[in-house]
Amino acid sequence: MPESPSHRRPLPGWPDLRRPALEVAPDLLGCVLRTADAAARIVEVEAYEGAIDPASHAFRGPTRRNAVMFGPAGVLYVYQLHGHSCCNVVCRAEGVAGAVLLRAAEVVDGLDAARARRPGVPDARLARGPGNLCRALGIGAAHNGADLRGPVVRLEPGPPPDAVTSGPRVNVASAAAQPWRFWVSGHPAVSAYKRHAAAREVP
DNA sequence: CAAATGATGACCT
DNA sequence: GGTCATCATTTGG
Repeated sequence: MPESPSHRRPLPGWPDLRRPALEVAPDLLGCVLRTADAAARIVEVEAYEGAIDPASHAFRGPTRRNAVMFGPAGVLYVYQLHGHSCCNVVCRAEGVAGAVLLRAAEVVDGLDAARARRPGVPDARLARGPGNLCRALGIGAAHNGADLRGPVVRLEPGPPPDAVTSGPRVNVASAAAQPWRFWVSGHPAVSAYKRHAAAREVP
């Protein structure tokens, strides 16, 4: 896996999460999200900005649900949707909303724990889809606002992927033109939904 | 208090 | 390809 010349990581370790979500999102691909008993390599993400993004929970200002989106970067924003949990990495400076939704990952540690939470599911699909990703890693409402430096959840740096593709976000009618979804090209754990729609390789 | 709303997923044809 | 269970949150009366 060659080093990506376009990669921008100011520090050995994390990408700089204070940047806009649109810049942070592709840098999270390849990083590993670790919970108490499992870990997964992130392979699909979506950027959500604040006031300029009609699809963002933060578009209409702070509420009780989206409060952590307005907080400091480097924490987890977890929300419930249709009876599932979805998790985001909060970015931007404190007071400015922005987050990156983690849509899919490849379980790289704690396979037994992940399988136990996703009975009957093939390994490659354990964390495919935002709700499934949270389920596989055991992430729920209690993780909302958790610091990504642990001990509850931890974001670990990982080698950047060989190639990244971008396209429109899933199930986002408004702002459908923006290619604010990023995934590891050709990875089997990427959501099936419009997998190849309007796809474009990111340099 | 009631109703509408999804950044979903499992299952069906 | 499509339908719908399901539920916290938000918004309107």
